[in-house]
Amino acid sequence: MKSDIPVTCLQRLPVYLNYLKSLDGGAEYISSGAIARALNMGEVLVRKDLAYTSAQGRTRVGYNRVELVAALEDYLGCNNKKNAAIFGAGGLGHALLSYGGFINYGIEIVAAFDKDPEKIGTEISGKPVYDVSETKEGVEKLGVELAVICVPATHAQEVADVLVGCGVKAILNFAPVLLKVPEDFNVRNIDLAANLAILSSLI
Amino acid sequence: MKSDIPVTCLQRLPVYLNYLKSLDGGAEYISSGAIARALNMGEVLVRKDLAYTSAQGRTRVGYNRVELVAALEDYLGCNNKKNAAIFGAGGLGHALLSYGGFINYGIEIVAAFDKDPEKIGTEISGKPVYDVSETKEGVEKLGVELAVICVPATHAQEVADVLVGCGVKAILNFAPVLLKVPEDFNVRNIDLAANLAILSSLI
DNA sequence: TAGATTGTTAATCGATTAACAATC
DNA sequence: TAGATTGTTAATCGATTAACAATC
Repeated sequence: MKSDIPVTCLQRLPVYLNYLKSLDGGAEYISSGAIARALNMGEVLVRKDLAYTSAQGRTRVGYNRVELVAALEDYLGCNNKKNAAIFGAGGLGHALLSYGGFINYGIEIVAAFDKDPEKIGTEISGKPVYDVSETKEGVEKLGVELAVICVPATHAQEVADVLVGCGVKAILNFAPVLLKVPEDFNVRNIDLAANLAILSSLI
Repeated sequence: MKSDIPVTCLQRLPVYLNYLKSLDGGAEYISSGAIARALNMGEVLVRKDLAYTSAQGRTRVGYNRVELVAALEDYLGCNNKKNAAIFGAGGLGHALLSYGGFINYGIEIVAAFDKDPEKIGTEISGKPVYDVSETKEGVEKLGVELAVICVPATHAQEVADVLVGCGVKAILNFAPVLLKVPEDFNVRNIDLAANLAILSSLI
């Protein structure tokens, strides 16, 4: 639906949102220039980005902070609850299951899936761990739309294959491997080690 | 030193590296076209990217796979061991302490720093947990060059302030807040919740 | 009113892609 | 040789920035 917004812009919206939320209790209005200075970016870019949302600035005044937060949250779908599941309940999966930040975006982690019999049937941070071989049934029953892949690279593609076939709409992939998925299927990759390596190569 | 390579290109180098490593035991040579098809990108871009490293392709043959892997590893500093430390031994910090992927890039996680007295003095995955108030001494003693911030957003800036003053050269920041650091100091931000939210907004 | 700010249109910049000569 | 592939130069595309009219 929002296929027209550049991804690079979309990625900045949460940054604005975090910043504006951090101002809670501050001034009623904030200008694009003030946001730009705080975030170290150009003010025209801020206005262009915000224009993708329903936010409306007032000339000479700026944007109503509370309204702007609401517009960003609305655009990012924070008011539109979605269920997510974690695939792979290892260290990272475990951390994500107990991470509180998703709910700010209307995302609830409802379950984990793993293949370890020791973990299956238990709960982690109050979230049930199911057998990964029951992914399809579980995803359908729970209404999972977003999947997070935290399994080893060697198993990521097979998990992804199941996921694309069972109603999941997007995958956040932590496995350092390029997943083959249909053209229109959304995947974002986060390679934790590579991110640190990139920094390392710069110093 | 490599300030001339576009960050966008630098970010693709680990992707090539992962792909080429996954081909272990395969053909001796690989062409930019083959890489491009596998990774779903343009072949000229692949050649341009690889040209930043010391890799040399042979006309009509392609790149020697083993040499190419070595060139990428060399460029990314994998043979140039660096120490990293985790700040904040919560769920995510814990996961990163036991994550094995960093060593592929020559990065060793040598310690964690936390403020919880229950954690200070213990070990997590064999890595000692120090008092965050002793960051400066610890970082200097251990020769830490890279820091990973996993503390809550409310404390991230104060941790960063200490880090920039004690010889750390770059920060990987998981706290959803923009860190104020000197111009030339390298920071990469990974907002886990925002990454999932971006996907969520696309569906 | 004068000045500050938005929103938009035009210009610039940088990254990607296309074209192609060189090579084996 | 003919054909495949690299590496480079030129063209294109998209994102950012600059300029500026509109507004209160």
